[in-house]
Amino acid sequence: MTQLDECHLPCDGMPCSAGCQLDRFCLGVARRPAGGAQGIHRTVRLRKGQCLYLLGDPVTSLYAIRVGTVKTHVTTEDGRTQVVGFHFPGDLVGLDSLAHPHYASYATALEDTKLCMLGMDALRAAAAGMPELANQLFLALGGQARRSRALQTMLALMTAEERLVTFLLWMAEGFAARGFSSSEFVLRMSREEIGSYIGLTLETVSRQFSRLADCGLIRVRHRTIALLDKLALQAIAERPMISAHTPACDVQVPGAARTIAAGLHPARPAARLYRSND
Amino acid sequence: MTQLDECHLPCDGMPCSAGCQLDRFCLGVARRPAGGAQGIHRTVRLRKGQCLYLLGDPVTSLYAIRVGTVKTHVTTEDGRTQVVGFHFPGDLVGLDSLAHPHYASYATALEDTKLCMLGMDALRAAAAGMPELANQLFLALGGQARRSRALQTMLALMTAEERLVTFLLWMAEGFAARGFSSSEFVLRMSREEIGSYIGLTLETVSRQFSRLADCGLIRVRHRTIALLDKLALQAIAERPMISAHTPACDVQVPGAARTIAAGLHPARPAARLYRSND
DNA sequence: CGAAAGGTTGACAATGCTCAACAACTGTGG
DNA sequence: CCACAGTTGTTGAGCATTGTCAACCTTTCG
Repeated sequence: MTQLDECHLPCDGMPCSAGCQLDRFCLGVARRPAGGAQGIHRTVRLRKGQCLYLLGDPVTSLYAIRVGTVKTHVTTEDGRTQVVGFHFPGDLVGLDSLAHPHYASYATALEDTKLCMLGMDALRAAAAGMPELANQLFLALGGQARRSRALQTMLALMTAEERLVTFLLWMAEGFAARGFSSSEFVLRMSREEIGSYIGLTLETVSRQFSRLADCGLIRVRHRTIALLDKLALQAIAERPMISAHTPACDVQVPGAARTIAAGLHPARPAARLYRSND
Repeated sequence: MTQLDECHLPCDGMPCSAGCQLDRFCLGVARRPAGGAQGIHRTVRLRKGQCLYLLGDPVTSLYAIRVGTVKTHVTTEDGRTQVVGFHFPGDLVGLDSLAHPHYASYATALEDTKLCMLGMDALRAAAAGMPELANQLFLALGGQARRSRALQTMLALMTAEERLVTFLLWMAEGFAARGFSSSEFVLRMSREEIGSYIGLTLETVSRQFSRLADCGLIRVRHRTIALLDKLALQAIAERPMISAHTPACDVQVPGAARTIAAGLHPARPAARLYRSND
């Protein structure tokens, strides 16, 4: 883990009230009309592979991503790691540690990344006086809870194919919510990181990519993915899925048609959910 | 699902300020010195199998369990269900829906259960004026986030044996935190529900129970479980586990010795975490 | 250009699922 | 109090999805 050496880079010290476009959170802290809110948050820049914070660090601040991608992950003593979250522009990083003294994960930049650092003390103080901000934080926490639950359901129920398709649709949703194409995008994470996130090995991820491409459902070139038949993909993903996945950006994606595209799955086990009294 | 017919039982309408022992939450709402906080929360009684709320219901209140056990679960249109959480006395139910208009899951009593109903409106109002209460809610949400992450890690990484052992240790932790024996306890949920929660079929759960019993690590009689060799069990559970699991009751369990009891696992795959640069 | 990292594919093994039968327990009614 | 039905739990046999190991290919970057 050479990247650990480069962690905790100093931010550049520049208050970003002017340039920051994170409406929701700057709203409360930076755009506060008058005086005291100065220096509450600054811009932090990370280069690919650098860490934002380490597991166990005292929780000093929350970070809002302006540009770039961040993964949060945990590690065993023997150096193995598991990705527990991917975070994109507009997302808050460190949310799960809000109420705790120490960060519960590592946060590492997957590409060059710019973030707003929101000091916890200032944030807490601001939130105390501003129910609106507190509410935003609750919303963000609630959103994360839902995503976490969706992942829990996915890991418990879905096959490799369903997991990867669901993952791709989540990515597409996220890109759409941020104004990018949802049918063609570049993943910032490796196969290994995807697999770690959705509970598969990198080989299985690679194989599923190939299989979906063979079926004509997606096109894969390196990390550039094109979703060619989104309806069919949704049909695959939605079979075992239940509760709606709320996109990271709190943008409600209009529910697409739920076409049932059966017969696409070369080999798939029966559903693993259990039947209640029926 | 006959139980659905019986859902939404009326609470008995009795304010529980006097008898309620949920220090942490009643603290903010009920024990408020003077006037206006009347009727903010009432006692609700559920009989085994009854629902507290349904997925999609408008979020009207939060519930704190006084006695009994509750599961939260989600369901597909075709009647299959997945358990997403078990909740014990002192836990808050409905937390994940705090910031949302509709409940994200069903909540069903696993046994006769008594709860405090905390109206959302009142709660919100109270929290606005009382940073202490808001902080408690953040803590509870944060705690849930951590448990959810622990589950995520478990589902992504662990074998059947490791999952069941981890589950049992979580249960033991919970019982210990509530002042009960952590080495012998009665599970309130079926094998099917356990399996649904930890991502296994009921048969696999049953087999793992038998296997652990054969190894002399636990004793199983129906739903009564005795943990006979907790150190060995912890050794099994902690191998792939990383971040500490925070018990539901916010009680820090003293870290037990990390004995490595190898050679106990008849058949077990190599670790599924990926190795970073080592 | 060459090395290192990342990605693909194949062969094989095994964990855990499916199907199935049976056993134990619970509770209800005669 | 017993019997019976229904629910819950146990165990077995077979199979397949997915992990492991391994070789090879591709891309990136110094």
